[in-house]
Order: sequence, then C-alpha cells, then structure tokens
Amino acid sequence: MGDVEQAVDEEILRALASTARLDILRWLKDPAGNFGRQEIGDFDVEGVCVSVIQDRAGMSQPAVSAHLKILHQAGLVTRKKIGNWHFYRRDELAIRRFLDTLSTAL
Amino acid sequence: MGDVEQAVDEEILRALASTARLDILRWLKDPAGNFGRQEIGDFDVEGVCVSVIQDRAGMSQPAVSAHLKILHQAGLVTRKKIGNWHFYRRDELAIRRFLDTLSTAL
DNA sequence: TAGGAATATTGCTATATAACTATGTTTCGA
DNA sequence: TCGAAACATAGTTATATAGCAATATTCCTA
Repeated sequence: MGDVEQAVDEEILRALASTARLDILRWLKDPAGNFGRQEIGDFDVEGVCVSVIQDRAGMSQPAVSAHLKILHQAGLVTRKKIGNWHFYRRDELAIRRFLDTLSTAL
Repeated sequence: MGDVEQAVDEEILRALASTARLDILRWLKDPAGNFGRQEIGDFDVEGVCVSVIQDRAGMSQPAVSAHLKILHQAGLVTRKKIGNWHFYRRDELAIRRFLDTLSTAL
C-alpha cells in the first residue's frame, strides 16, 4: 500500500497541446496586464469575458468560444455567467493538481 | 532581471497528447516490469528496442516507429543504435526540465 | 415586447494526425 | 555476397482538429 496510482488526465494534455489555448491560459494569469478594461465584472473576482479574450486573440468569436469550451471541459478554467456575459477564470487548484499528478506519473 | 521567461515546450505537449505515447513513456520507466526479455542489450544501459515495444503496444511496427520518432524529436527519449537495433530510453533530465518549466509557466 | 448585445452552436472546409501496407536501408551472418 | 532481420520511410486512407460564416439562444433594455 502507499502507492496510489495517479492517472494523468489526457484530456488536459490534449487541451494544452495548442498555442492558442496555452496563450489564453497564460493571459488569464494576469488579466489586468494582458487585457484592456472590461465594462462589467471584476477581472479577479468574476473573471474575463469572451469578447475581451477575443480582442486579444485576434480570432473569430466562435473560435475563441470553442477554445474556452475545451479548456473548460478539461477543467482548467471555471465559468461564471452574469446576465449575458460569460466570465472565465483559471482553476488554479485543478491546474496544480494536474501538475502534481503529471510530475509523479510521467 | 530576475524573471527569466521560461517558454513551455509546445512540441513536448503535443507529443504527450497521445495515449499511445504516454503508455510507451511510462512503460520505459520500468522496462523489466513492462516488457519481456530482450535478446540483446541491457534495458537499463542501452534501453529498449523497437520490436519489444511493438509487442507490448500491439500496433504495427511503423506506427510504433512513428510514435518513437515524435517522442525523440520532442526530446523526451534518447536513441542509441547498436548494429541493427535501435534502443530508446527516457531522457529523465529533459523530462524533469519540462515539468519544472511547465510548473512555473503554465 | 421588440431589438440588440454577448455567446454558444451548427455547417462547412482545410489541414493535421494516426493507422495500415508496401518498400527502402542498414547490418549481420551463413 | 546473398539473404534475412530490424527499423525507417513513403504512400494512402480515415479520423480529428481548427478556423470561418451563418444561425440560434439568452437576457437586458428601451
């Protein structure tokens, strides 16, 4: 006993195997530094809304939406809906858990 | 000064975004435990040759060869040629470096 | 309640990935 | 030196991924 088999989350690895999604994830580390102002919602409380990320990414809105969906399904970001705004934020706990698991299981 | 920007190696992330390659990489952690005997070459010294990995993976030889090429180009495994045998081994240093970088840069 | 704004979803096309079979290359041994 | 063994590469096909435009959905506001 003692050796708990920790499986690497392959869905997360696939989510990270993308320049666009890595960029988004890193931008979300410092919203104030990486994005412009946001009309509604506090960066550090609610998160960053899609249109703001879209401006920074220079991609179509559906493309950004799809990337965020993949990041969300992988559990790397959380989602909060306020009115018609969808705010995304890094899930630091999940990210840390993934990194720890990867460190031992890889 | 101080903050050295460490870029995540996206080639490694793409290499890891594959069940087959993750399996191979983990099998290589314990060759004696995961593979049968090897006619030539010491598991822990030279590494594991392609045909042995192929038997375990249950894939065609070219498929295994392609996966090993991707792992090798990403720098996750080293390659040693002895006669007509090509031995692959984990590059533990490179793997550790990648994990460290990912931990801070993600 | 009609309209507009913010996102998600759909449909489509182009490119990347993964598997196979067939073939090429290198090396060793008879 | 001829043949077989061990891998790599090439060619092909099927599936996955990424982007776009168009459309649907939801919610606020006038």
